[in-house]
Amino acid sequence: MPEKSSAPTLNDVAQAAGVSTATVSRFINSPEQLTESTRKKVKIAVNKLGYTPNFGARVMAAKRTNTIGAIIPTMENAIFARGLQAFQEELRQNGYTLLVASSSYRTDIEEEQIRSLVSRGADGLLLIGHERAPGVRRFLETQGVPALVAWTYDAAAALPSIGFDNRKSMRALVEEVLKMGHRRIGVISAATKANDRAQLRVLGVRDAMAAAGLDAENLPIVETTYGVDAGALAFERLMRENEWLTAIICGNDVLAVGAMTQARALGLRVPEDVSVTGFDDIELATIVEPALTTVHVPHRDMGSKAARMLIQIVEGKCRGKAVELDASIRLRGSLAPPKPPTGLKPE
Amino acid sequence: MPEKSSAPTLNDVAQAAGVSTATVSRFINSPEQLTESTRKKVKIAVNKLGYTPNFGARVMAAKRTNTIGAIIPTMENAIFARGLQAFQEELRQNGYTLLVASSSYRTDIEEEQIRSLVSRGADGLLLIGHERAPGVRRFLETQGVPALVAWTYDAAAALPSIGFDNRKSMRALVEEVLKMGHRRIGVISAATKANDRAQLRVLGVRDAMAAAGLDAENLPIVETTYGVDAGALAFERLMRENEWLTAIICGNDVLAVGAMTQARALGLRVPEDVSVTGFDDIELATIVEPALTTVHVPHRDMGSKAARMLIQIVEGKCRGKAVELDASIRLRGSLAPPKPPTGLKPE
DNA sequence: GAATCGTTTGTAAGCGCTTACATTCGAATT
DNA sequence: AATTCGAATGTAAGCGCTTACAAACGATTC
Repeated sequence: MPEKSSAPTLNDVAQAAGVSTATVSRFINSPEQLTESTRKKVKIAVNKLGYTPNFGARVMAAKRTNTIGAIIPTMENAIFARGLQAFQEELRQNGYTLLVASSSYRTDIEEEQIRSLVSRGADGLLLIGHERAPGVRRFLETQGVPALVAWTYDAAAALPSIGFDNRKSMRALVEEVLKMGHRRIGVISAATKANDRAQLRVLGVRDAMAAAGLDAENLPIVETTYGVDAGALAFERLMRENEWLTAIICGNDVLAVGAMTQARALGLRVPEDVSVTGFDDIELATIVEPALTTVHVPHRDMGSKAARMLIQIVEGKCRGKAVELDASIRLRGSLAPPKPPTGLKPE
Repeated sequence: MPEKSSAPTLNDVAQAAGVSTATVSRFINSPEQLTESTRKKVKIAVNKLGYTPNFGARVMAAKRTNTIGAIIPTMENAIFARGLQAFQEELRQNGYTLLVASSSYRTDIEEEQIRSLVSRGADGLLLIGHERAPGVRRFLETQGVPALVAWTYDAAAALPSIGFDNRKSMRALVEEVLKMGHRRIGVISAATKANDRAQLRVLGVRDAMAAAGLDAENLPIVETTYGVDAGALAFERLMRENEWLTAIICGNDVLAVGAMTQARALGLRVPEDVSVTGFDDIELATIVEPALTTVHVPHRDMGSKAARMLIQIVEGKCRGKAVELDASIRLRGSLAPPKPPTGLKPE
């Protein structure tokens, strides 16, 4: 087996420069301590050998990594990508490096990734949502690694969180829908298993219905995976299995766009024949025709705030708390009053 | 300062289980070597203490990390996200962990991230495009870390690559546009600085024009940042500064959608008044109205193939080579023949 | 010129883990 | 019961780095 000629070490540099390893280490970590002349000697040696400190050894000796880990359900979803980018930019400015892993919406993989990042020395973790494998919290505690939950707000949860109130926001949106006169409402939701955001959004719909005296129990609802196509299929099924629906509330914008596409394919006009709403307010929401009524989520703001807060926690400058960000309703073309029923008025 | 009670070590577990550290190490790495009874003892101790191996120490002692690093220009871009997700899934199946960092399209940050990932022990690296800071290649060589370039194909480049031929694909697309009868063509390109994909795509346009005997030198072209809004602004400027343009070739789908949106805002119909094309064939391309004519890129396929190839290289089973994937043209509604000029026919 | 003192540099002890090698153990065999 | 031998376990030497402490060095001062 061809041994890969091992990378230069501190020791190699020290020899080449004719100084001790301690001096080289100082050159890396606090060059101002060195004389101009030694500094130059070491610099030359470092450059000549192309030396880079071995992170593992460094961490082991020094105990801090300046690394933050983040585990998101998927990278394919524009929603997380956006906030994460902001998160990473903020971290970078503060001298931290971000390590990202994804869980594919599976709690078992998430746990695996958490362990992986922690053993890699992450000083802190960013997680999405409160629902996860049991034992994870205890693990984080014994490892002494703080974690912050984002994309959802829950003052009662064990871990600190930063985000918006999914339930309340959805309720507010549905109240707008009801105010327009809609009474027969259907829901397309993302898979609610192990996804508290999806669960909360559905609850928000029920809250609004119940408050308006409607039947929140028998809410027509289809659960599906993430994707435009999935949204389209779900829409078709929802309309086939339920008559008279005048408004479709979707768990996110992508599903909503799928629903709108399919509506058109079925010869239904949006919003004249059926209204559609989304959640997240991704860029797509304003590109489609008609533009999507949705809940606006401050992704980038959430990302950078999360970074600042997590750094504070990691550096022991504050204990985590729950921070709620506003998620406001964006009323746009995809929502309009239902047309007066031409046939039998229900009830 | 409240000392964070340090995490349990191999030694702690060994003591708790009443065995040697070597035994605990074996429990972690090759449990089949242990007696059923010792295995049980150790297991109990591990669980009780919530032990997780320290990655740094482990790497230092064992030399292999089973980690692959990837540095992409941005996470916000659906294009990379898609392929990267596939990349990571494939890695996971082969027992590798993916570490992602982003460079914000800046070569200096990319270099920093490369160093960071290498010092973290990445066994191999996935990079985007061939253009990067000088010295990086030498650095990777002295560190003995192999790298694979994706999202572009270049048999002549120093690093192995997997992707498609941006130039050839764009040329093919523009040839279709010319075949339809368009002669006055404008280009909206992503920033070409430090982005060989963008450069190559522009070259592809020029190739096609030159081959058709058109003036490739004075090609109307606007360079802009990534984003729908940016595309819209660029479209406006392009149309303002150049008359008679009948087709706008965009460097990617997002810019193309921005252009289409703006066209509509300016009262131009697509494709009747102006044709628009994109590149990448992201989901958005089929959602907009009319659907976008574009170049289809096999993102997921590229991602998983890249993973397999990089693993091969890392494990010494093959030397890297350049692999070209097909990127095919998707003709859709946004491209149509130009309407016969009502005014003066140029020339 | 000797004593003093702040600076720069060197020495060496770990950090938590893997693993070559040594040791011990427990059948199986004689 | 003595011998043998493979399997299970223990011992201890690093891996590359940081850092407390010691040593050496100049520059001042007396």
